Amino acid sequence: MADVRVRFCPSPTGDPHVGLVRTALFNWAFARHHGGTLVLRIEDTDAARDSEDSYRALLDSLRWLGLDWDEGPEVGGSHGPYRQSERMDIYADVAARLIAAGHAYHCYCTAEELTARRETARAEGRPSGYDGACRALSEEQAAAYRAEGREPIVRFRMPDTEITFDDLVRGELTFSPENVTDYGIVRASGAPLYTLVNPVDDALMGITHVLRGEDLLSSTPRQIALYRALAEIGVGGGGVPAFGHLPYVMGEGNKKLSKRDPQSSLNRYREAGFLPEGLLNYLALLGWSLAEDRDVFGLDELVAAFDIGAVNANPARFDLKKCEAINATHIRERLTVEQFVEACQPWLTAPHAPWSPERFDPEAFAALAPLAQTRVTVLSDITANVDFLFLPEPAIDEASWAKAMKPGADAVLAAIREGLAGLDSWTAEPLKEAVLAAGEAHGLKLGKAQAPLRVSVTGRTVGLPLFESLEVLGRERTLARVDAALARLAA
RNA sequence: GCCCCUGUCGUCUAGCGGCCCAGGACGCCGCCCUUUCAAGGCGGUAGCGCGGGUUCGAAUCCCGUCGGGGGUACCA
Repeated sequence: MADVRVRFCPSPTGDPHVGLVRTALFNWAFARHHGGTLVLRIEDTDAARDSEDSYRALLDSLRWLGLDWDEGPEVGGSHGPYRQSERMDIYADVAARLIAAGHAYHCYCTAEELTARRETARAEGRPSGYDGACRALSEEQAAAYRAEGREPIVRFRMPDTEITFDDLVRGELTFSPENVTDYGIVRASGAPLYTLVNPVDDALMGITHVLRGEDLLSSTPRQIALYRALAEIGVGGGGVPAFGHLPYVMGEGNKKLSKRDPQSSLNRYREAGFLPEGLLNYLALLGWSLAEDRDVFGLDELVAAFDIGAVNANPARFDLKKCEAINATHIRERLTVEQFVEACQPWLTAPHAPWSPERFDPEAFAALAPLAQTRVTVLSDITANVDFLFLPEPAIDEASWAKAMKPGADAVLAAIREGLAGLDSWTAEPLKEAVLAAGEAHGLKLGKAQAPLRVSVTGRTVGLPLFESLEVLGRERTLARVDAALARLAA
């Protein structure tokens, strides 16, 4: 496939959500697979909902994800501008030319009239689209309407023929004209509608493949008719792009994952510490699969194997558990320790970290990072694993304390403290031996014996391997914490 | 109402007429390993919506039906 040009065209309204990301990902993967061009176009024609903040957040999110674009904001290109708010004159011109060529006309029907006629059509079992009332208005009739004070919209005239296209995901689809009626392309206010601006820009930007959400499937015949009309009046290169309609990403129940659904917010995943590769890997699995027996892969493998024809047509439910599992596997198996340490940085310093910045010790962290790497699902988990190193006092979890400090624990702990204090070498192996010996003296196996020590030092019953942790913590701090725990037990 | 898309374990999927009394992954359960929790290893649980065809043979093709979703805007 030569000269593939695809686009991703979000509206800057609020947080990007994962359904949007999945669409971006598939467009990106398709472009990269075919060595094509990905255009980023911002559909900001709705001043009421769009915002500059959302626009910046959107670009930032895409950059974070690693989904780079070849033309668009910040990178430029020969088909700009790439923000629709800067292209308004183009749309006005195209609309005028469509009217002049007879492909569109002014429609004076009021909303009330349209609703009434639609209800009648429904009641009679007929299709409920526009009935064509203003299709062939005489100049006198139009003048009469204007005299009444009616403001017309511009309506596109659909051809009276079937429209067939070969959907990249769903195969051949055919729509008959009675079900695809004339539709509005410019508001009475003069503001162009999505139905116009989206195909016009695609045509002008030479888009060859449109991969988008399933919700736009039934408007595709309208857009195809519009492309043909545009070609006729010389707008764009004359081709009709191929379409592929991606299945929905569903949330809980059987609802499309909506913007208000907290599970859909990309920021939430970013802040929790998902790796871009992990999140994207999971998202790719929603409707696509790399191989029969593999579901963890990198973006390079995704690009190499991506095939829009292999995308599943049915909607997929977003499963947080699996998303986390995929992410954890990426952290564990696809990151070197160095990369893991690097990736953890944002959580090791303000504002995420619960300790003050000057207490953070990179060397101590690096020493335990390999042990932490296997038990982190999302990067934010890292703080709870290593906070004992950087907090002046361990953050005691009371439930853990109660569980570990059963009657008799004080005696064991005292014995352990004695054993530790007498150690010549403060390294994991002797530390273990000392605790083992102290435990045995009280008839306890290592698993039981270490519990009071662990809680004294780290504040919890679960965590990194204890003796390695003590080694890094150091003799002085370890003994001080044991003493503090002993004092608390005595009190 | 009308039009369109869609239907394999709880979830995501493999499967495109015999390789399937359906494979993988997440989840869940059990066992092993083990200084806790994980990780890892091993094993288990669970599915072709339903009814008709076509065929020697159907998860795979056809028809119907039921279910899910979307569209039917001066939203995108």
